Amino acid sequence: MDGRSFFNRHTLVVAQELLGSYLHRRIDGEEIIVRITETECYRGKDDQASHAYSGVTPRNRIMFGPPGFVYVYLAYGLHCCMNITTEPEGCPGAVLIRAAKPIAGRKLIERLRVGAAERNLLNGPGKLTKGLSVDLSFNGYDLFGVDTHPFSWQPRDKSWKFNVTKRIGITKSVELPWRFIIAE
DNA sequence: CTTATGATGTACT
DNA sequence: GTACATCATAAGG
Repeated sequence: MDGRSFFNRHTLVVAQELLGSYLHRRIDGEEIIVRITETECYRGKDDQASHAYSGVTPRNRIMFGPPGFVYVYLAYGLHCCMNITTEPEGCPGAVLIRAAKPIAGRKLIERLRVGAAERNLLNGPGKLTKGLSVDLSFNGYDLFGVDTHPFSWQPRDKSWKFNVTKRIGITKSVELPWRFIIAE
């Protein structure tokens, strides 16, 4: 299966299989590699917590586009959060990347996360974008497009045991068990 | 460890 | 005007 096909599936499946996969980020010749450890699924009309619940808007349009694109938004006026789109074009869906583990480029991550303790480097959606230097300019970026130099994705090499919980920080559709975390 | 709270920008109603 | 898909702090146990 190629990368695009991986994301061109039901968002719940993608969110689970994203656990253990890798994000590569290259900045000025330095490379960061992280392993995704926590994700959340966001969909459309069946998900009141989703930005896409009420249809297309200027902010959420990437969620309605083709799979394998980066959707970044500003949360609480302070923090960027990063998603990867799923499902065929026209069908909204995205997986929020909530946390990851540094695999390579730890020095650079630490420089981007001055003052953060080791275990707090990438353990939240806002911290993750800060540690990977991902901001709103990445909104709409194609992970499988012509330019994969600054950012790319690599599938996991094995499956991981994971826990399922309710999603964090939302006030609607709170009962849906759509958060997935690699078990220690 | 826990809970509480202020900071902050913008999309949307 | 309101509501946030959050984080870093501070204070209490």
